[in-house]
Amino acid sequence: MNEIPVVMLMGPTGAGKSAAALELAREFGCEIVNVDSAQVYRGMDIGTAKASPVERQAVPHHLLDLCDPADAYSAARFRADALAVIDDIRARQRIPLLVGGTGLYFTALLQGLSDLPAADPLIRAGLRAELEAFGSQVLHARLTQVDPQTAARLHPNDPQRILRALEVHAQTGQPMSALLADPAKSAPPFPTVAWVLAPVTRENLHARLAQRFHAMLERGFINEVAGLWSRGDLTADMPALRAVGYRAVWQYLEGQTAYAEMVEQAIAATRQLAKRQFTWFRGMTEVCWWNSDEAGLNGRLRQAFAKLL
RNA sequence: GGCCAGGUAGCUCAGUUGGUAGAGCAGCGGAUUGAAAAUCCGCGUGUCGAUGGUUCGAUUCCGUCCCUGGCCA
Repeated sequence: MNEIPVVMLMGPTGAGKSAAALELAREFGCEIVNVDSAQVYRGMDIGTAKASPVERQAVPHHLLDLCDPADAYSAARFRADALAVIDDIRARQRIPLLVGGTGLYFTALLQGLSDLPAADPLIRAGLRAELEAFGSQVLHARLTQVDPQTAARLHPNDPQRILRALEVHAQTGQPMSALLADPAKSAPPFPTVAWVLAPVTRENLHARLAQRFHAMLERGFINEVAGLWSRGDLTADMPALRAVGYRAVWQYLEGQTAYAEMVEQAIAATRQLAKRQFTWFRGMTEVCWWNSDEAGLNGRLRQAFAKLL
């Protein structure tokens, strides 16, 4: 295999990754690989700012629309899917350009994941029922019995991680901490370049995020969510429907919030997402940061990209 | 113009029987291993509308003024 690099373009929502990626892809013959945990869901297009059909015709896009909103995608599935599609793209002598804002997915690809069992819907449903009945503190106390090391690391109010640790123990009979200590993680078998595209200050980004949500509303975002809502089999606690914007509109459709309140909640949730993305990317090593507000950025990105080849 | 109710954190409000104040939301920082656009943790000084007065001491009591909302003319 030759040394075709895999270029990763990461950044907070609204920083302009997609536009920059399209430009680079056209210029250098890249194929875009989605690294966004919400864009994998079918029928969630407007609210996830998914690439349009026209854009997808101009540049091949991968790992979009993989999953029905009733099902749960995962970091492990992403890693497997991404490795396969990257292999395929490189075999055709094209350059994979990974674009998105899901830090965990980038890390799963760059550092690998420990050898843990996949989620088990039955076990998970049982644990969730117990969570409803007893609360997360009780489950945390139980985790202390079977996996004190993980319990010490997790806050008693963090049900999602407590449940996962109990689930892993139920499936394997071993504490999750033991499995995580096992060095099964691995670096990817290809050269990588990681870029973060992000503004230096938050102010402009916040203004843009508000604008963008209003634009989504004008493009029929409410109808998109109403379509999912009227299916009847989807519920608010499914991972897909917890996505920024979708959750707020869902509550609005159920009559729990007024319109103006919904808009405010959706925009605030988007800002909070961007903040968490900043935190994740700041913690990554060996990434090159690009100021997304800087004039002439695209030219500089092109130059830097050309040097990689 | 008169009467009433308000003016306290970016927003909505609580409170101080007089000793300069605290919640929710927002914001900021952090964590992050098969749900991650998720889940969770931490961070609260602000001329308490303005100005006089009473007082050892006023955001709190009194006077005047300004602003907002409502009712009456």
